Amino acid sequence: MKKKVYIVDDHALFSQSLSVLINHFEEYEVTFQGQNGRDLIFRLQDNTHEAPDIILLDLNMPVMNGVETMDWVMKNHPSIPVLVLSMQDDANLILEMIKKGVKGYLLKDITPTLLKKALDDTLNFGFYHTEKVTKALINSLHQNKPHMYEIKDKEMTFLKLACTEKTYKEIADEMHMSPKTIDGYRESLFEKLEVKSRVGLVLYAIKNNIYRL
Amino acid sequence: MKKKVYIVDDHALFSQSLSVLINHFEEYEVTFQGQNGRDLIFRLQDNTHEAPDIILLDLNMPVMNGVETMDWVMKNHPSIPVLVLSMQDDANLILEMIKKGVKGYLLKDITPTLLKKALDDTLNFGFYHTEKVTKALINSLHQNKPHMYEIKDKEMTFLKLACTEKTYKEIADEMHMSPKTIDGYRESLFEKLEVKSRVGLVLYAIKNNIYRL
DNA sequence: ACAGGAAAGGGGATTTTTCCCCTTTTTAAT
DNA sequence: ATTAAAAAGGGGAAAAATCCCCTTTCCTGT
Repeated sequence: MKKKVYIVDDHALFSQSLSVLINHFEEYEVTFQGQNGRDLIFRLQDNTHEAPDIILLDLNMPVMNGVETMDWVMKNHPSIPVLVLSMQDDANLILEMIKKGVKGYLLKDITPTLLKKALDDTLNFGFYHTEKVTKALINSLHQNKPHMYEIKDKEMTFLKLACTEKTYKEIADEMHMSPKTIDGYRESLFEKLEVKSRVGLVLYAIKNNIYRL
Repeated sequence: MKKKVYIVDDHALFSQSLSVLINHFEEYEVTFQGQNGRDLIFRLQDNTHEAPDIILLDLNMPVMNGVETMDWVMKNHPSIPVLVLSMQDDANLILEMIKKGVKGYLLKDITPTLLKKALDDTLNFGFYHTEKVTKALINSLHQNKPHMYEIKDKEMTFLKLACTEKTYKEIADEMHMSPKTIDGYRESLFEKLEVKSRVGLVLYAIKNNIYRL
């Protein structure tokens, strides 16, 4: 019996190509391709379909992104292993996803051979991590950065608006708050995200897919 | 005789998957995969290899990006048709690439069937354009925006530095110029790019791959 | 009911950004 | 060589962003 793989990625050409590739692996077959987290949820909730043995999840999706999707999967189908397949090579993001319980974090520039190994290892041993990821993990422990920050809802709203050409005053109006409060969110985010200018906020937001171009 | 396809994309998993997919099309075979423009140039310059019938080119590559690569191909191998395969759905970028002579601009969310049609059409009729692209073209003619002034070298350097947390004063130091000159570049770019704040510059630079995260 | 903490908001100063209008220097074409 | 345009640089001011320290308001747990 072949192992069933679900692919969730908004780039149809990629996921279809990847399907073909994976179907060439003797032991695997792709039984579902979704464009975003919502597609995956509908599929998993519809139990006329057999659950997959593993999920390959992209992070950067327009509708329901990988982070949110992962939360849902862990809550509702914690036994299905998830491998992230992303273009973003960001240590913090990797750590965040691993904390959320993904079984591996693969960059889209890996070779098919490694992808195969990642699938095999995940099913056999429960996880697959590249050296890079391992290194990132060790690093994070080393520099015991307690950067256990949490971006609040309002701060998140502000952060998104900061990625526009609006002035803080205009943002304050839009959020129906005092410019001083907005300034507080800014200050707070500067500290949490370790940046020192609005440009830093924008870069953070884009890198972490909080603001989509 | 199968048509030879070259794929240039920095995401190995994508290009390898895509290869497998394309090799499934009866009339095509992928005879080369490069990670960036430089790889492609080396390959094309080495004439022990037969030239391809068509090139699939990604835009967003770290080493030598699609825009530069396209310039080189048009200059040195103008007869080889190039199809852009990008994730960036940006009207101005599409126009720029078409001006440079690409035979089609495909988004990575197309279906394999459409990709096949794009390859066929390009070889048979010389080009393949989706409705979206056609519409963008017509639009651009319609609103005869004389917009596309060119960004000068110094301005480009400044633009990249503006995407950091440096102040303009610091940027001036780094570029060994007066802050007033830097201010001139800023002003000039604001007008050319139709933005009105530094955030606008950053967004433009990222959207157009001038600054890479 | 109330203490403690977080969220909201303020005062005020400094720095940076943005804008407008102007002069000098460099470059390129005739 | 002459000249016109482009590039570099300047003065000065208003607007926006940044910073620091403080008060009020709103929750929340006991």
